[in-house]
Amino acid sequence: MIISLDTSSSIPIYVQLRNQIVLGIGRGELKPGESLPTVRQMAKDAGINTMTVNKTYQILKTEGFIEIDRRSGAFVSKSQRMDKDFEEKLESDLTLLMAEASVKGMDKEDFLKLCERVFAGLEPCQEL
Amino acid sequence: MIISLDTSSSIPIYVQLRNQIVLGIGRGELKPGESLPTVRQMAKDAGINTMTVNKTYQILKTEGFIEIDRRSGAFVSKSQRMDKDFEEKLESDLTLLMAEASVKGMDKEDFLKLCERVFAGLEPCQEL
Amino acid sequence: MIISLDTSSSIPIYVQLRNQIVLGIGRGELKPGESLPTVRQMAKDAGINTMTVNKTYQILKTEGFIEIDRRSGAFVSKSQRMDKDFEEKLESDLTLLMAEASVKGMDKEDFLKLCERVFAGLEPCQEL
Amino acid sequence: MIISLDTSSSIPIYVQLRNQIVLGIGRGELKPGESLPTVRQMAKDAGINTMTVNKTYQILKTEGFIEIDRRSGAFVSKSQRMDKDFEEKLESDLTLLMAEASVKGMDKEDFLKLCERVFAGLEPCQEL
DNA sequence: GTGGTCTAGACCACG
DNA sequence: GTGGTCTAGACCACC
Repeated sequence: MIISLDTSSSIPIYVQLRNQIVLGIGRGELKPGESLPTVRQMAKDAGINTMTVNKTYQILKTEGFIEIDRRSGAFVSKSQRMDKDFEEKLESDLTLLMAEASVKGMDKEDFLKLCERVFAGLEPCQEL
Repeated sequence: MIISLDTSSSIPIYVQLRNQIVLGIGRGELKPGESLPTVRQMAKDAGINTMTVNKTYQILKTEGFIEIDRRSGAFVSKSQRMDKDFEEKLESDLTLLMAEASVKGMDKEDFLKLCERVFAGLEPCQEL
Repeated sequence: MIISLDTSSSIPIYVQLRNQIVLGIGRGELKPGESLPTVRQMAKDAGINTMTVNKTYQILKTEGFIEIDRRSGAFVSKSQRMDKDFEEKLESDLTLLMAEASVKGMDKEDFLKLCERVFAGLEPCQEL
Repeated sequence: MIISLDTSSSIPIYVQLRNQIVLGIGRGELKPGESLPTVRQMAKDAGINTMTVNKTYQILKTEGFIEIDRRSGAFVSKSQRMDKDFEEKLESDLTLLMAEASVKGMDKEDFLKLCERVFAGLEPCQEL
């Protein structure tokens, strides 16, 4: 998968990398059980420091998206489960997003259509 | 409207404040044309620095949510319009959110139901 | 409070530091609401790197022992609560410890006496 | 006895294995004088490297939990005795555990009750 | 081979 | 002032 980072962005690199990997999993480019590049390899590919990659991997591990095996490195978790914290985060993020959209003139129908469109962009690579 | 900030959160205070105000507008607690507290008043009420409030107001202005009149202070914009930048931000934020949800096992139906539910929580206070 | 680290130990410095701080709180040397040294100060005092201290503080924050305020730095949490994860960790650690003690010939009475003695060593500095 | 290891845990495999064996002895599943599987057999059963098992056995030997006879392999020590090092380790581990528990709101009574409960879970399999 | 830890020092974001 | 991020490069622990 292709990683594109913007080092001049105000979003920390480790967050950008985290998001890109989550998107990769969401799009099905990274399948459950599939290995991620080693910390060193990813650092080299992305042109960043190993500690930055390490931090990203630790976060993804904490969030349950990946597991890290001492022997073979990191791989996408096989069984993902939505925990309560994540559910709350999802709802509050979505609430903010919908408030912004609504203020900017989108009604419910528009928003749901947008959701459909975004989902369609995710779908072709995997079965949901 | 009530502002609740968590100074020991990792989310910067000015972002929390910005989000709370956007939510307030989205919920109809702050109506178009309605005045916001002065920078000093808001700072006093929320127990934060005036610079922080000032930063928040500038951001809200840049995003088009409020207008700032030298004489009468800040007020909620009367005509909000979705510009291209905002549309892109919305779509990319939504994509990430849906990717996370999908990886954690939510399917499209679940997500759309969640959207309906969140919208219902926003609606009673205003007409969309 | 006095921090003593053993850089030649196999226990990572950030873990040693974490343990010392938890002990300090447990002994009442650090009271709820009391400030911890800044990251830089602690690093200087302990003769270690700021990032190492930062890591320790992040862990203590995650574990709920301290809170980090953007404005004034880190301080001991005022309301500590035992969550489920911690309860499980406590029980499994204790199980291992008691198994070891039992194999080495301690019976229940001996162990409970040891507990009393250790608690007495913690107590004089605070009210439990 | 059943050994369950988590290769994606942050706890080294040799430590996990060591703990499981100590627990097995503590619970009476492994009795004094009883043989442990050979290094190769254990490695095969647990799906890990022989070097890892070997390291675990050496540690258990150093700690006095097992003895290793060149001819008959490893077996649980017949006479366990608490040496000074172990006593110190036990006390310092227990101190940390009690500090954590105390900070999280457990008082002495709660802790002693927990000890009783944990001991009861160990007891049925052996005479203490 | 893998990830984990640590350092020294720089720079940025926040309030 | 505070903490947060990032780097380059070293060394260690684990398997």
